[in-house]
Amino acid sequence: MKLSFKLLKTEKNTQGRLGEITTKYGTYATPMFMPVGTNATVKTLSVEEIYDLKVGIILANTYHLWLKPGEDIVNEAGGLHEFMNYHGPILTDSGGYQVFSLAKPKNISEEGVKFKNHLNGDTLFLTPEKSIAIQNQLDSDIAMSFDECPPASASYDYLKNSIERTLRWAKRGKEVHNNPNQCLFGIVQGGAHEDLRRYSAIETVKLDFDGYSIGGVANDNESKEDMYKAIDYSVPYLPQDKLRYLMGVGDPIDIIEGVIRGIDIFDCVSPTRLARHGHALTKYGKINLKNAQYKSDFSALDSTCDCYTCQNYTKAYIRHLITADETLGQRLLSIHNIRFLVHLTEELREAIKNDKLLEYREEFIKDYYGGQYGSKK
RNA sequence: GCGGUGUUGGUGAAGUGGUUAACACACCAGAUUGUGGCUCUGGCAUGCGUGGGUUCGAUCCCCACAUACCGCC
Repeated sequence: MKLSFKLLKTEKNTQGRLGEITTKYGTYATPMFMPVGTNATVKTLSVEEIYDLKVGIILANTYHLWLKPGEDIVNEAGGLHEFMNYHGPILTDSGGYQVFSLAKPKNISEEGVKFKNHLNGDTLFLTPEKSIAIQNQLDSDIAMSFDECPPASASYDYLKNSIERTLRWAKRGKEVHNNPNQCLFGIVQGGAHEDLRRYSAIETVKLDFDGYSIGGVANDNESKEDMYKAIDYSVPYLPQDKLRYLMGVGDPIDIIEGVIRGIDIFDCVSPTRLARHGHALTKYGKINLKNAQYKSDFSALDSTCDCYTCQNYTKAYIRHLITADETLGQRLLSIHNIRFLVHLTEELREAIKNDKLLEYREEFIKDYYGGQYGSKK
């Protein structure tokens, strides 16, 4: 059974949307935050812990699973869900971002991208057809088109050529996609340029995908202003009845701004990566547990949080675990940080129901930034 | 008791008669947005065992003391 989306309501004062995703595993509400599980694992967490966080879709990565263990192994296991024992919806990223982020000498041609395997230096060649074929094998619920993800600093001319090529790649990928239980999403690019985003959105929608995402944001120090522009310039051309996915975004304020602009789903490595580096997201801002001030702070990370970590452990203990490089610390913080973002989307859904999104944003900023928001990009 | 050697930041240590005492670890503080569990960026001895002396100038040379280790009686 293929995943489907239903739009339930649009907020009165903004473009905030309340929706519902139906899958064979159950029904999930949007807006939604999706944690990232690159190697078929949300780093440090068991699937039981993931269920407890009340997340819906989780991400896995085509590029990484292609290299290790290989899509044939995953397929032999019965697909990604069986392989990792996660009985919930899974979205696979196409590998386009990895080409941008970790492939050193990259060589982008019409055919595809040639680059070095980050694990052993082998020369690899990834094409739209290959990416889709791997995702078909992985049997995720949502596959992503193979796109080029240019840096925010790319020139107008470069982006113009790039979005044309990404469109041709999207078409090629769609032509070979052949998993009837899997959705395929298109990706809008175009930096912070209004005409490029419009063109990319309109042309991508013409190809008729199951959902659409906005890519190329939050890369290499792009300003928040440019990110919001990229959304604003893309969303008007996307169909109302299809899911809208803002790729890679997970800063709490960006999720709120995205929802206000009509985005349904988000993903980000930040809750788990921040956890591994000793940071916790809280109602009153991001804190660094490595700071000496938490040495004998025996309170919970966030007194308003309902997660397992906050119900059972103190800042001082978690600080000790992180300082001693114990994996339990990373795990407890991952649990908390993901729950924080999932809880944020729960509150956003409630705010949309009550047509109070803008008020919610003001209150959130007041607590999270302590009135300091706006002083930095 | 005699002789030898050493004493530099939280730690291990480099170093030189002349501007801000190398480096590493630890510590302190930042960064991290479709995840290389990688990593990056700052800060951190107003001080070179103590007290004298020589010198324009001493962490570096001289003397005494303290202290540590080694050897001998």
